[in-house]
Amino acid sequence: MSFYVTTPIYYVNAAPHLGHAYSTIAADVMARHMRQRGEDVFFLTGTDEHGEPVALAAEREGLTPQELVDRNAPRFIELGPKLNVSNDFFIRTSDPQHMAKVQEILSAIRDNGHVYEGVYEGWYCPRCADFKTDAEAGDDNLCPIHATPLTREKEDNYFFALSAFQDDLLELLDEQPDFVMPRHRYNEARSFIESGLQDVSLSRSTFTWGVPVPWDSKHVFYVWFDALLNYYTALSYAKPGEDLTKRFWPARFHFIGKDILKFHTIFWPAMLMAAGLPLPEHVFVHGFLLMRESGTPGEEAPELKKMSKSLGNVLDPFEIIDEFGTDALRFYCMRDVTFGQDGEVSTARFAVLYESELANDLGNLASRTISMVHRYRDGVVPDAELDPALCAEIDGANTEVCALLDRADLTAALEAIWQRVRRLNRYVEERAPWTLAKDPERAGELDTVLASLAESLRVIAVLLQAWIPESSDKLLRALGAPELELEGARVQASRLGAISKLDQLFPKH
RNA sequence: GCCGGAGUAGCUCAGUCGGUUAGAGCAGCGGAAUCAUAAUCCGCGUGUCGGGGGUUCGAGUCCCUCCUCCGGCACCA
Repeated sequence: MSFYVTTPIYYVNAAPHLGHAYSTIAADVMARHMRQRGEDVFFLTGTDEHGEPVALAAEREGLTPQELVDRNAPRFIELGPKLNVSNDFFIRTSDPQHMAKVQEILSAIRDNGHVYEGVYEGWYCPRCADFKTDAEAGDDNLCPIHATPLTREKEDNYFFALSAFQDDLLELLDEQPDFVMPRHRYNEARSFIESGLQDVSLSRSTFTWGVPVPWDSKHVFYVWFDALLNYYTALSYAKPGEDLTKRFWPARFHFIGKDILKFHTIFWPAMLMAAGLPLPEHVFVHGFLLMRESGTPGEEAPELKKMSKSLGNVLDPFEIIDEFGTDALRFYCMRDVTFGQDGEVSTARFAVLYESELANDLGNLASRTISMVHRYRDGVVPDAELDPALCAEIDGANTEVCALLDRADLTAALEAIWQRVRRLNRYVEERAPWTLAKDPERAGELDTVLASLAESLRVIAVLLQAWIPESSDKLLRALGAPELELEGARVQASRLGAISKLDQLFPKH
């Protein structure tokens, strides 16, 4: 089966931060896991490069928009290797192939009768050179930024007849209740549609940095229509000489943040319907990582805020990676915040989880297991009967993880694995190999305990590969069993032999 | 204002169709063990399950009501 997963494409104006890393890590966990299952996986991420904000920023810096995006895009491209993500392609919406495809599809949407010429009218701030929403304008019609009076302005636009898709979209949600996940986001999308859809502007004519409207050179497409199509266009040129569209479209999962729900759960399926293209299976809306503002001593209750560079309260993903490694960041993001909900993150919580779970639970489990095999059996895992009770408990993890990841429950799946990590530490205490080692008559028991532990550890490492690939690989190499297929992630599926020593997986700081 | 979600142990949360003494992790206290990154394991909870009312043999779980917090209610990408 093919499995196509995407991250949002990141607006190239901003610097990469933890929020970008979070979406990308989550999608990578899914992609890696599905590859382990033997699925035909395609994993896409990229940058959104058009629109007025880029044009204005470029002007301020005395650059062309293309120069600006060419300067900024590498920051996001470099994020991939830093996070050890396995994306198959990186799309930039300024790619000429993307732009041509956008023109092709939006022309088809027009040919299908879903585009018309109209006038957009709204409150306009001459100093912002931009329209304001009614909510922003408020009762007194003042610019929220400049506090100066707004004027009523009109602009010629092409419109997308979104309102015509209201019933179709409701039907989609009826028939595919997991089109939008998790449930509370589904409700949000649904109530938005039920409140009544309006047609939306499809083009802009007040600036030129965008995909030109092929039938009217004075216009460029509104950046969202250009951006959303990346998920579809990328497949047509990601692999030189081959069109992957048939093989991978429709996407299985779009992972997005809750801030862009409306575009992905309403505009996007409506566009695809208008173009006559199949719809993605799931849009999974994840939450935000929140940070408590520091530096306010005293009793004053700290406030939770969405992380943002401008607030100066960033848990810097790059600092974490430099100090603790990529896996530590990946693990923390998936472990401390339930995927699909908002959650608080902090450097203090990171330190707690790094030490208690990565170093103490897993790192030490690997260390004590491998060390005992060396100490008691000269580094060779005994070819012995495995403990059937333990095997049953460890084996359960595989199917559990698969079922949970089918619905993108990345946090629960990781928890299911961690229960087994804890179980193995308990097993060591229950069987006390150091006691068995003192009694030659119990050598067979010791063989069973050591073999069961080593094999279980291997299974855990295979399962964990999606979350912490680097550490998993190290561990599997030490065990002399580098295979990653989930098929083999069952105890007794392999017989381990000689194993090597292992450096500390998660050194303490 | 309208719609939706949430309120369970000091902290973060799990509790499936209503059904035995309401659970986990972390933190805290006490203990055991020594294979291991002084890492692990065991034991210890008088929790008004936000308040009140109702349905039921039985409610954290269903209904009503009130309180508190959060999110959405469209052209900012």
